[in-house]
Amino acid sequence: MEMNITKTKTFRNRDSLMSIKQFSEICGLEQSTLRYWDDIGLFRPAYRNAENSYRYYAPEQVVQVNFIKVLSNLNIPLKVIANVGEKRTPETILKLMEQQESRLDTELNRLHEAYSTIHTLRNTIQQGINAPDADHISVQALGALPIAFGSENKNQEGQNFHQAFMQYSRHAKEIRTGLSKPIGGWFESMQRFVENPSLPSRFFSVDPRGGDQRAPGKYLVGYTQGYYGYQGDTPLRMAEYAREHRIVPRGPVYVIYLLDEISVKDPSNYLAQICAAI
Amino acid sequence: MEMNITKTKTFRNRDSLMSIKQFSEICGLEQSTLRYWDDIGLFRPAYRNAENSYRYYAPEQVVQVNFIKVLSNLNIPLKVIANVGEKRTPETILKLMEQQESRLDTELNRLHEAYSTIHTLRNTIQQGINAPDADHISVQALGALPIAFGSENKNQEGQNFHQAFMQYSRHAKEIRTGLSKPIGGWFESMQRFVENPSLPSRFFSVDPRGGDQRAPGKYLVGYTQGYYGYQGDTPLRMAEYAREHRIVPRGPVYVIYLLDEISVKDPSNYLAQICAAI
DNA sequence: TTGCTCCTCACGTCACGTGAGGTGGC
DNA sequence: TTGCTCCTCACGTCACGTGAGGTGGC
Repeated sequence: MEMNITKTKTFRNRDSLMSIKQFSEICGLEQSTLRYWDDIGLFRPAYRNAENSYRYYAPEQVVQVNFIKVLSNLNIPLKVIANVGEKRTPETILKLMEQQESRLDTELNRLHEAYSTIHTLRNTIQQGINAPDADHISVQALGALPIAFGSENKNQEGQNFHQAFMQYSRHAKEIRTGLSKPIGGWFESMQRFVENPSLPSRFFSVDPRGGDQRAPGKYLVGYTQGYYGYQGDTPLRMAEYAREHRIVPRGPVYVIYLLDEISVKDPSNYLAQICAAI
Repeated sequence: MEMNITKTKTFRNRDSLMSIKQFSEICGLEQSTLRYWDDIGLFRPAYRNAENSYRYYAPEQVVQVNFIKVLSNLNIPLKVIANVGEKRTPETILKLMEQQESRLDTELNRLHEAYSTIHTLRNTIQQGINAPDADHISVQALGALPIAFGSENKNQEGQNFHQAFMQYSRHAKEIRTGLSKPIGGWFESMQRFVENPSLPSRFFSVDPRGGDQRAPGKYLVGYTQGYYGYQGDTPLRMAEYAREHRIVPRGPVYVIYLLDEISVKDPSNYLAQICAAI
C-alpha cells in the first residue's frame, strides 16, 4: 500500500513534466521526430493536455528514448521496436539483445570489407598516378600481392575478352570475391602473352580472400594505356627489352588495371601495369 | 590509329551486350534499381534501342556497378556518387577514398559503441533475471565495475529524484556518456543511504568511458523492487542485517537498476541491486 | 499587440519496390 | 495465340523534415 502511494507520488509528478521543446533538447531529437514517434505509436508522451493537446514528457522517459535510439541506430525498423517495446519482458529484451549482437558482427564485417576495398583502391590509383610513361620498361623487385584467381578461360575459337570477362563476373559473384577490387589478367608465360595479349588465360582480383598471390621477386615491368584487352606494342617491346638485356622471363605475366572506369572517363586512358616474372 | 580500331571493335561489340535481366542477375541488383539509376542519371546503359527503348549493358559496366555499390554501402547519397562519377579523375577519386576512410572510422566507432551498450545491457538484464527474492540479503565478493559519475546532486530543500535525474540527463548528454547504459545511484555511506534512500548523492552509468569504478571487494548486497527512488524497507533491513552479523559498512552504497523501463513495463516491477561496501 | 510555443494537416525527400497497362519478338 | 521480356507511368514505403495555417498564454 505504502508502495503504491510512493509510486503515484513520484510517477505522476506534474512539476517535473517537460514540454516537447525541453524534452527534445535533452534527448537530442527533433520535435518532429517525437511527434512522428507518437503518431506511429512507438513512443508516447507521459501526459497529454486534453484541451490544447500539448505533449508533456516525464524525466524517466529520457532513458527509454535513449534505448530506442540505440535500437534504431542498429537499423531495426521502428515497427519492430514498437512491438518489442509494448510487450517487453526481461526475457524478450535479452533475446533481442542477443540477436542484435550477432547482427552487429555481420555489419562490422561488412564495414571492414568496405575498408579493405577502399584501402586497396587508394593504393592502386596512387600507383596509377605515379606510374611512368607508357613506353617505360624496367626491372623491379616487387613484394607479394594477394590475389584471387578466376577459373581458366577456355581459349576456344572466337572467345573474346568480353565473353571471358562476363564468365569471370559470374564466377566472382559466386565465390563472393570482389569485382569491387582491382582486376587483372594472368598469362602463364611471356610467350603466351605476346601471342595473344588481349585474352588472358585467367582473370584475377587483388583480394586477399582468394588465398593466391603474385609471388614476390624480380619482374620485368611495363605499362599500357588503352581499353581492356588492348596492349598495343607493349608486349613486343617488353620481349625485345628482355632480349637486349639478356633477361629470360621464365614466369607468368600479370596485367593489372591501375586506372579503369572507376577513376577514368575515357577508356583510351585506362592504364595497366604488366609484370612478367623473371 | 590501330588503337582506335581495336578500341572500337571491343567497345562497341553488340554481341556482348546484355539485356537488363541478364545484367541485373550478374550484378545482383533489381531491374527496378537499374531503371532508377538510369532515371536519376547515376548509371546509364551502354546502349539504348531507339525503337523500343530497351536498355542494353556492356560487360565492363559490371565493374562500375560494383564501385557504385561500394560507395552507396558507405551511405553516400546517390547524387554525390553521380557527381563524382561524371567528372571522375584519378585525383578526385583518390580524394573521395581518403574521405571515406575517415568516415568509415567514425562509423566503426559508432558500432563498437553500440556493441558495448548491448553487451552491458545483456549482462545487466541477465543479473536481473537471476536475482534472488527482494528480501534476500547477503555478503558477496564483487569484481570491479567501470562506471561514469555524474556531478553531485545538491541536497537542497524540495529537490526530488526527478529534478536530480534531469540534471544528470543534461550532464550525461554533455559528457557524451550513456543514458543508454544501466543507471545507478551513489550514496557516500550506509547511514546517508538509510536517512534518505530516494535521493542519491550522485547518479552514475555503468560505462567504462567514465574512468571511475566501483572498487572490487566485499559488499553487503540487497535488492529492491519498485519505481526509481522507492527503496521500501530494504535500507532498514540491510542495516539490521549488518548489526546482527556484526558487519560494519564503511564504504559507499551503489544502487544499480538491473530491470527498468527498458525491459519491464510496470514500474512497480523495476529491480535494483544495492551494494554497500564493507 | 507582439513573441513564443504548441498544434495539426499536407507535402517533400530518398532509394527504391510493386503493380497496372501496354508493346514486341519467338 | 501463348509466354516471356521489356517498357513507362503511378503509387506505396520508411523515417522523418519542412512549411502553412491556426491556437493559446504572458
